[in-house]
Amino acid sequence: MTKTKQKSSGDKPRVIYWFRTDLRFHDSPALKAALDLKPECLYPVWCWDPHYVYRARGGPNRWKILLECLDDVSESLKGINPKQKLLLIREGPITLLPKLFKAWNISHLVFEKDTDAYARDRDTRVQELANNSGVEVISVYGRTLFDPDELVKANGGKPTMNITQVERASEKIGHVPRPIDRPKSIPDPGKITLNLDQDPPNDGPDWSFEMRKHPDKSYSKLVGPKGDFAIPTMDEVGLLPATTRHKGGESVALASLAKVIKDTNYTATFEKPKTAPTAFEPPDTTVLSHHLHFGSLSCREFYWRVQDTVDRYKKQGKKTSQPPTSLTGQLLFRDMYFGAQAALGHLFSQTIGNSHCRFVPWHLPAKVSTVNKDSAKDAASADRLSPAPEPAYDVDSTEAEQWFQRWRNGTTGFPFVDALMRQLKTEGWIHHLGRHMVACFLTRGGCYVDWQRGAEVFEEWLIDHEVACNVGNWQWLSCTAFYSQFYRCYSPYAFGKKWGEAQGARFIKRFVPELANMPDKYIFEPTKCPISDQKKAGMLIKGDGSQEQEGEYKLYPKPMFDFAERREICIRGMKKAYEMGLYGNNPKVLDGTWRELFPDEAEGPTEGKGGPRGAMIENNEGEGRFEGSVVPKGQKRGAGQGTLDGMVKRSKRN
DNA sequence: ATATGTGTTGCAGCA
DNA sequence: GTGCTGCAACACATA
Repeated sequence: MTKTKQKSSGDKPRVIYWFRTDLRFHDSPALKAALDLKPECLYPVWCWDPHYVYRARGGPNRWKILLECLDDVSESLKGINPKQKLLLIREGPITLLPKLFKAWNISHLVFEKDTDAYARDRDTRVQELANNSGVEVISVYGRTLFDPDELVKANGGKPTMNITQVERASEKIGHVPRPIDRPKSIPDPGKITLNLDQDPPNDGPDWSFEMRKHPDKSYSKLVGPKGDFAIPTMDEVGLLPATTRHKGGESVALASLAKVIKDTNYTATFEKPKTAPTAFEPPDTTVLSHHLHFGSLSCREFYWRVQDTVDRYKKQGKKTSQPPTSLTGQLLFRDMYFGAQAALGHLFSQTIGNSHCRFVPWHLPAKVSTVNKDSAKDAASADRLSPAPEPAYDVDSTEAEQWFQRWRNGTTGFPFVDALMRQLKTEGWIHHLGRHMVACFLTRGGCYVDWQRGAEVFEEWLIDHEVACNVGNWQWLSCTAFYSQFYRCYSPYAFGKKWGEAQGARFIKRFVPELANMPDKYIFEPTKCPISDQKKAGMLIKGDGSQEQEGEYKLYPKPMFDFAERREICIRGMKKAYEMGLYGNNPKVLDGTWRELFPDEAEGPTEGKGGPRGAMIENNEGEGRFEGSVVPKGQKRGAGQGTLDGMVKRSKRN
């Protein structure tokens, strides 16, 4: 818990409780800290932060979940105290909070300590603004089993890079705290009328522009169109309707958890590698991840409900599963990624400059900017945080770009990959092992495309997107950090059959309806299906996915490459990259001279001096950071889904 | 020091 | 269904 000096006043505290990604009332240590102040009044505030609205790059599905969480919080507040509701205010916290401090004569600002690099910079700035206003700040960790900073400290100040380190470090810290009870009462808010000018959202880019049916309208008025602090609608944000069937909010989260725990056998013997990515009705895992992301479920509540069940089960003399494969083990991995993120900060989510991420000469390498990458110190001196430029990448190979777009579209011609990608896009959730399959395929086990391209697509589509976990898992699967056995490669033909060919076939047919009538034995490799049988199934394996129908037949694309061949090329490439032993912070990586170490014919953008320089840092003005380096104009991230067809059409050659 | 075992979740072939 | 092996082979901790 961190505190700053309080206003010298004998009055009872007047508190803003600033909700962020802790959208719940059960086990909220920060909320408890606020209530422990015995405040005269408590203002539950949600800042409608332009950074989140414009730069978090969430699609309609994740927005739907967020809005449901906010609704649920507001309803719970009303339930506990009819005078309360969530005060949603449409402005960024850096400009808004100081105005609120004054308007409401606030003595304390309380919030849950945040974890990702942007939020930590923001909170450093907020802390300073509060100091200037004489407002005491109380922030308490609550997002993870252990405070990530404590975890790092217990790990010798180093990022937690494997589960053994997490287990050892956590033993030093002690037990996971028991969850805190839901508050029985919450004091009234004070006077909530606000007569303030709205600072307009800053001029930064709207990274979600292409996802909107019309531009965002949510900033029309500070406290909502009707002046009632209303939670914006999907329509105000301009997004198309969500397609996911998953739901957000604390009530849903607790009900889902209860359902899991009720099945004591499932809970006590859960082994992640045995659960099926091909199960979808119902899924084979708990599907609680989006609740953990939004904080509608406390990970410590989850942990102890599971652990108590496991302990009871064990007492009955029955065999239970253990970390890392057990349910509690999954939460430990989550803490591992938060620990890596806490130690590495902004650099964690990129290769360049990252001391713990291997350098591999991937296709479509990220271009990285130095803006906002430094420290909380720089951020703290700004009035508001300057938006980072939109991620961009070099198209070193038009072929790899097509592969990437077809991967994104779910038109690779590998049915298991396509089914997973389409499930991801529609539902915002796929099984963890499904994520493994498609991530391996895009990076080290197929396309040899930069893991950051994949991470960006997941960021847009996942309802449970969590920077630390997403980035960490992409590094894991691309064998750039956390994991290194790159010769263990997922096969789009074999992997989905592991849980039964029939179940795999059902899964594929559900999400790739073109294949709905194909005999199960061909479903993973439909090119093996004789043409006559394809026609009987009402479809043809033909083309590159840009055309959906030909005459009376539906079309499903041919595989976009020979998987066995690509697998060989990728493993060879990975072996070479491992031999070089470069990490993201190596000077040769930063200045582009890494090329000299790789043979010209190596996979990836390695060839010749005229070739694109991957892995280059630009500064704010777009100049090369290192003398003599030439930074080619990066291609802007390909427009939305619709424009991809053109890209694919151009490749008609094959 | 060099060898060995282990690491959440590979695949193919076989018993 | 389950569990072995050989495949080719990485990083790291421990003996």
